[in-house]
Amino acid sequence: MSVKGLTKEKIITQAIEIIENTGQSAVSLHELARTLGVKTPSLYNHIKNTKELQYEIFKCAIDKFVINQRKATEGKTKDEAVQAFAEAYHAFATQNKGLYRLIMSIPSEQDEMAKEMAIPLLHTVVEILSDYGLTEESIAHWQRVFRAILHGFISEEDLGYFYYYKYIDLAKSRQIAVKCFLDGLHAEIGE
Amino acid sequence: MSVKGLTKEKIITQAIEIIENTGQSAVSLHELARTLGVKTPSLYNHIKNTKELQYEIFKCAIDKFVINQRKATEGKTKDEAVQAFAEAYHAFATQNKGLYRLIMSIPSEQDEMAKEMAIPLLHTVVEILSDYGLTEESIAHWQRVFRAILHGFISEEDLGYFYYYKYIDLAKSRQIAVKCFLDGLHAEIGE
DNA sequence: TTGACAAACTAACACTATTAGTTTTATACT
DNA sequence: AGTATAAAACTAATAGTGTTAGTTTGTCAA
Repeated sequence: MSVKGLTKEKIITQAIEIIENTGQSAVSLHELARTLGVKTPSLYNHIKNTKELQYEIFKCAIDKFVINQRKATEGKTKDEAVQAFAEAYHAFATQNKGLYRLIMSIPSEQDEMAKEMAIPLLHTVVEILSDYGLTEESIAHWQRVFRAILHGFISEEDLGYFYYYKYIDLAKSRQIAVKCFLDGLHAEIGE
Repeated sequence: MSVKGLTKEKIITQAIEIIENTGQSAVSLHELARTLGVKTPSLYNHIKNTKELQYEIFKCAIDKFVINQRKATEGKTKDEAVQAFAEAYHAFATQNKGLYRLIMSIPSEQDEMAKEMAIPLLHTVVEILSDYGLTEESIAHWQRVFRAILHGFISEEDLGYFYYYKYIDLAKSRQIAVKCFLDGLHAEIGE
């Protein structure tokens, strides 16, 4: 009966689709198997366990994210690039909620594997900061500041912690944050 | 045999202790019951479900957090208060990892209840920004920026995303971020 | 045609939370 | 003191996770 021809790729693709649709950072193997027309344990013929599946999806998510960011900033430099990066970052996180959540839930301090995989993401930030002629150390610091702002915003927004003043424009808050960051950066390089 | 005398308070206290010890944002009812010397279903005589338990712990966590922040900033104003707030925030998050994670995982956009409970936390930030004589709208924006930075830092750090340049001092990155924020704030009020 | 391997399956286990129904224990009243 | 009642413990069971072992099925190559 097996017209199935299940593969690792099909599983990953399906998992990503479900994650995208639900906005959750994970799928249950049951749901995954069900939508693939197969019984749950059959998945184990193609994947080792949920951890491995997570890794695979994580890899795809990082890829998508990196592509998204590069596309948004290509041809741009300095402030223009930073601004475009910030906007694209927010757009990705809100339009790919499940994948973004996955990216921001997987790695943990002990997981060297995941940290390795996340490096390209980090590079996208470092790259656009390279235009400013900062020292290696300064780049390290400001890259952290930038990413903290970007993720902090998404995260707080997502958690509903920006709800209280909800009639106050969120996009403007983000712009203020990015401007604040750029001003700080300009001050660092002595404008 | 019941020398137990289990109460809701004891359950919550125990749950918090486990959360503090493990650094996880949740406890299983099994583990909770085990350490209380009772069978799992017995917990249901005192709590409705895990959701309710989460709420209760959440409430305590917010309380602890708010107390921590007030203590750190009392008697201080403006930049001094902001700086102390930032330091205390980071200290709380790293020393109470489980509780901080809980605070930053519970509320979701749809959960009005949780958002209500989190308001005191928000107030601590708004209060220290009130010293600057900003408009209501500016406070709303800058409070968001500040919290995004603070949480963004903790979160990225916790996820291991600040690992790449790990030989570069994290505390200094945080100081740069806070200074960046303060400079932005000063620019806003025309210094 | 048959032998081998991949990929599906069934059955089972361990771990979650949760509910129903039962027994125990302590308290409160006659 | 003896008994009724209610609170709080229990046991047993269910449904949902992930996972493993062992079995069947189907395909492809010798």
